[in-house]
Amino acid sequence: MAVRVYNTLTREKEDFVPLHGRRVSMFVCGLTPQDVTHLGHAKTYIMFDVVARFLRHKGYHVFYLQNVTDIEDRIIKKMRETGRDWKEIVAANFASYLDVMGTLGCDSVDVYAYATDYVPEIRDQIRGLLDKGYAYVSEDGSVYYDTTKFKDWGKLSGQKVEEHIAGARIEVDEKKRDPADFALWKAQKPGEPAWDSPWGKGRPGWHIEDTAITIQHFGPQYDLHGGGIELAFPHHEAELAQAEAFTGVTPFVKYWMHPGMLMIRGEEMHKSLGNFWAVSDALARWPPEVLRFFFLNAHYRSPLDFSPEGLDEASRSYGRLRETLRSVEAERRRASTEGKGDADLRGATRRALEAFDAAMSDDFNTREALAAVFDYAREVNRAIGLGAGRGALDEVAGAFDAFGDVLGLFARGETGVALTEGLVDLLVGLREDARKRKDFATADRIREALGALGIALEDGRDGARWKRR
RNA sequence: GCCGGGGUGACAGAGCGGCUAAUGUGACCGACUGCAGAUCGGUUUCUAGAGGGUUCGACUCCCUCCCCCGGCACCA
Repeated sequence: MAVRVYNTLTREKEDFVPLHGRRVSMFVCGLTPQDVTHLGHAKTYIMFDVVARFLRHKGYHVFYLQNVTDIEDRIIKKMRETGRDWKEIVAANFASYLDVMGTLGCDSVDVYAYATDYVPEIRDQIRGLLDKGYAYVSEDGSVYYDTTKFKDWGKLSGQKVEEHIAGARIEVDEKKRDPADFALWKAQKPGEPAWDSPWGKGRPGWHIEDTAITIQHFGPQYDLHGGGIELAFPHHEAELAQAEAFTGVTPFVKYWMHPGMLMIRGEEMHKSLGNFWAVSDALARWPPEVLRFFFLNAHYRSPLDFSPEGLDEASRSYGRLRETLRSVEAERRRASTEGKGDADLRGATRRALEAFDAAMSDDFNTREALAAVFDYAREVNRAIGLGAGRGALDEVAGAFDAFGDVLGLFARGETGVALTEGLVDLLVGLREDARKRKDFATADRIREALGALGIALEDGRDGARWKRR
């Protein structure tokens, strides 16, 4: 089935047709590593991980690029607050970002591009914009983009300039010619990190790094640009204006995707509101797959309300699917070649794969896709009740592998060490009871069975100890 | 003020101009069961913020109003 994507630029679902055959260039706004990674990040990046996974699953060759804003106002602010070097702040926070995203199973990014590695490209682009008359230098050595020169200003977000300024809460910087203009290059202030430029020492503006990075990697046009909805304006609008003015090529990006915000009990997540959830805090309470399931069990463009109760419910829901998987694995070990429910089960598998593909192809509707998986799980459970054969069950396992490949769920072999140890302790305890009853047949049976699993028992004066061989 | 997105059954949350409003959670009943759990079957929602309109027919399209959320240009 053909993939359709909701494009913010046109506000419609469109057929997904990459610019160059099966090759897809995909760019997602990465984070500014100024603080710990929070659940809002997790929501966005899990979604784009699934987008990349699904497109690859459909046979596209996806190059997934993510930037890292390693110099920005908030990092400088953090530097002032903590006295630490900006590089240290970035390195520490980015390392923990990679760590938690890895735990969450996000492994689809091909390249992380640091803004400060692209200063030469940024300078070239600013020079180009100045040459073409889309930018001007202010007296302090900053460079601004002249939004009045770009006729399509506002086309991504639908903003109208005049009304905008009227309602803006922010005071206008008087170095700008027009209140709508934005900085391409910010002149250095005392104590700030800075790079050389023809306009004096300074650093890149917030928006220019992304266009410098993508033009460097993808050229003047690429397929998919993603980022949280809060970035659509002004950030993405500015990117579009920079790139199209600089290259003269339209459209800069073919499909713009904007996932909705994460809310905490109906409020925006904010440290000042005391409702801030670091991903690591959530991971201490729920398994990574449950968190993934929680985010994917919603539509990506809708705002998602987070609450511990909601996570607990997700945990129960996902447990239902894991339960089915577990009984499939158990049945496969003991099923005979053919079973009574096979015909129905095979049909259900085929339908489930189709329904899953149809849902995912419709703008990556993970919620619908999961609904199809739940339907399927019920049919699988029913078939197992009737008695399913190994061949049909192998197909079930294959289908779940396919779903898991796209969603990053249903991982096999989740051997909880704590669980294993608890089980062995339990068996050893039961064996102790048996020995006390002088039921040595049972005691020996347990010792031998554990021995066959590679666990050695050693009886001592103060009870039995066990170890792995 | 302007731009964008929403208001769906006990709760969470999808889709669709007409087929039982998906799916999950919860509750209840039944089957299975020594007990429990899991699983299966069923019940629980006949209603979609409010009011108009279009239509043979709207939760789904249009209009008005109410409410909620995000953004409004380097900045809570």
